[in-house]
Amino acid sequence: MTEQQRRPTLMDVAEAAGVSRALVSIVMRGAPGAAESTRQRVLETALQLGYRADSRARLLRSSRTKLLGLVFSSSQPFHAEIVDAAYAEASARGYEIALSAVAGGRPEARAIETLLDVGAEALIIIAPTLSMDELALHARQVPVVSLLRDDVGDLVDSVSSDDHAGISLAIDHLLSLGHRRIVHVDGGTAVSSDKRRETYRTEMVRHGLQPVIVPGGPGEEDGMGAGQILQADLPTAVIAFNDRSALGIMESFRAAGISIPTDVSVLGYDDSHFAKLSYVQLSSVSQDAPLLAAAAVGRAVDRIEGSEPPGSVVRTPHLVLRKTTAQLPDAGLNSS
Amino acid sequence: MTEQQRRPTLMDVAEAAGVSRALVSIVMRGAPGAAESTRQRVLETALQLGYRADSRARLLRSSRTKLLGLVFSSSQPFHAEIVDAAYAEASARGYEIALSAVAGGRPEARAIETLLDVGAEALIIIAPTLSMDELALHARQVPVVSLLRDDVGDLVDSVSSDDHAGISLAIDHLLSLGHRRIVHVDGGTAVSSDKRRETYRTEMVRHGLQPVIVPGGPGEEDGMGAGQILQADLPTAVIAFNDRSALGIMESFRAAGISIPTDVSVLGYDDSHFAKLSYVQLSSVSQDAPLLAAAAVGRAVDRIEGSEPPGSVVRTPHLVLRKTTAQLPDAGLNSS
DNA sequence: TGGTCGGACTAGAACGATCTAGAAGACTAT
DNA sequence: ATAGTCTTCTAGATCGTTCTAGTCCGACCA
Repeated sequence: MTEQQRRPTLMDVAEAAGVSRALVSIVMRGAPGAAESTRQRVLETALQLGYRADSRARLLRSSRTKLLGLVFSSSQPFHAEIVDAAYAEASARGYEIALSAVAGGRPEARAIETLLDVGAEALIIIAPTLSMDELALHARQVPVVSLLRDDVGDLVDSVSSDDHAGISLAIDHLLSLGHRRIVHVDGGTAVSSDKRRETYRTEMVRHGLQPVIVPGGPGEEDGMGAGQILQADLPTAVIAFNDRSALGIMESFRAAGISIPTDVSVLGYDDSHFAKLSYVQLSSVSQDAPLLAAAAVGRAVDRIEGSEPPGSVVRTPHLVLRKTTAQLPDAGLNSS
Repeated sequence: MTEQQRRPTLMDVAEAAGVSRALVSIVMRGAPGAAESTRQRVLETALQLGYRADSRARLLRSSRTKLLGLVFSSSQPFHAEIVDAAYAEASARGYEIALSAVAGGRPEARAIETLLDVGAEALIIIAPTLSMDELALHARQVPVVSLLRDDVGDLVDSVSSDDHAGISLAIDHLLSLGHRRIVHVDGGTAVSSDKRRETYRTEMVRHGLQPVIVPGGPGEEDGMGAGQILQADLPTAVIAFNDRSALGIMESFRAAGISIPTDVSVLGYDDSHFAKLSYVQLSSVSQDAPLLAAAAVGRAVDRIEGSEPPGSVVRTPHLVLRKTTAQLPDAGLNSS
């Protein structure tokens, strides 16, 4: 049923309109060099035949593909937000986005290859896990922009959020509420976990406070585990590696009858969907995904079009205060 | 800096290896017709030059693109699971997947066009929102498979989960635990909300019970709202439209001091990531995303390769029992 | 009158692969 | 020796575009 009829080509339109292929091409891409009257006629016949340019042939000929390759991880809700924003920014800049997911059994390298195969002019990789060398290798072929990771060598662009500023913001906020026993639950092996942990450590020391780091991870379960540990010697405030971890921590506290923020303040990171839920109302450090995405796309386009050298863009995150942090009642008593 | 040198072509490899382009082509795609010794030599020089076939040219020539277009919604975590599984199944079948997201400001129609432009041989659309007519229009050009929606006319394939069976399963399970006052919190305008609601209604009646439907929606907040309403006259069991809604319901109960499953049993739908969290442990109806994805990909490939007529595949969901449903202590007393 | 200019249009060569048809050489069968 | 068959390899057409280098023709100017 419904035998797929061959889709019409430039040639078909040209014949039907009684002109040359070249002229149809000119008309279709709105280039100058066609009389208004013929232009109309050609457009009309094209519409009638349901003509639709074959992007493969088009791209093959004109070396430009106007394609931006975007590698994301299908299991990260936060990446989805970025994808969303990237689409918008790219189309505003006159580019298309080719998506490629990293999934179970589909490593980053594979995702990248696919994108290069379809002719992406630049690569945007969200939180790349490849080594600096591997990234540099690709960067020799096309501009590569690393998103959310900045230690990528100087052949690769990076757009990231200032983790140092984010953690500092969190600590300052808690300090201003009178907290002094502030603990960090880290992200284990997750990207940017190291930087957040180290910033926490140095900032605490700088303020003359004792840093305490509880091992964690990027998921709810990791937070749960850390929460158990914390209960043995409850601090007055906790800075989690991310929102999901914070959720786990809060859940473990709740199960133990510890109330938030009365007994302990909790701060998340990412300002994700969860943080905004009415029954969570988690205060969190926002990296502002749409802005990051726009910056990454902008960077990629600039690299393609201009001959700018690679560089890095760092955006400053901001605090979104909700209901999980509160003033310490008996401020300034116990310090370590 | 690192001027992008033109990427090597078949011609370059051919010259370097001292053979014809055609032979290189044969070797590169592993076709028969080359002596083992030359094959090795060609492969080696190709590797040395960093040769990589240009998919645009390749696809232009060979009418086959071996590409499956997959349209998903970037804001749906459940879709991400499907994307994951689809990749695996497609590559097992020798196909590639081209992804296109529906996002804010990027309607489904746009996503589909992009995929057709790159030459997808079939379209898999997760929970399509287009009308039957619009879908049929595309189906005239390429096979279209609708995933998670089955009222799509008979030109379009569909792969869906049997909502009727899912709800029946849920009701039967609760009945077997002695529950009789079972309420359904529906999904509002979400896809397949209607079918689940109607099945609930008829199944309840069939068992001689009074159906009670509380309006809801697909999100946590919707569940919260429904939870408030339910508290006025607490049933012994609730079947939520999906897991996120169930989460909201449970949260509202928890806030009111109602304990689960002692005071009330709650059943979710989707068996999503959330349901599995150790502090949630939600019993849920699983649609088994990987299986659905595999079926959709399989269907698409069959349509492309064979000349099978469109049809629909329906998979039966199953119950995953965790800790939110329990035996009713005083079974069989009140029945509305 | 003739030369130059510019607008509208076209023929044919790219782009980088695949595919068809056939050539060259080695081997076997008659 | 001749014909037939395999295997290995190649020349050249082809996919549907865009690009380059024209051609044609009327208008304008000295």
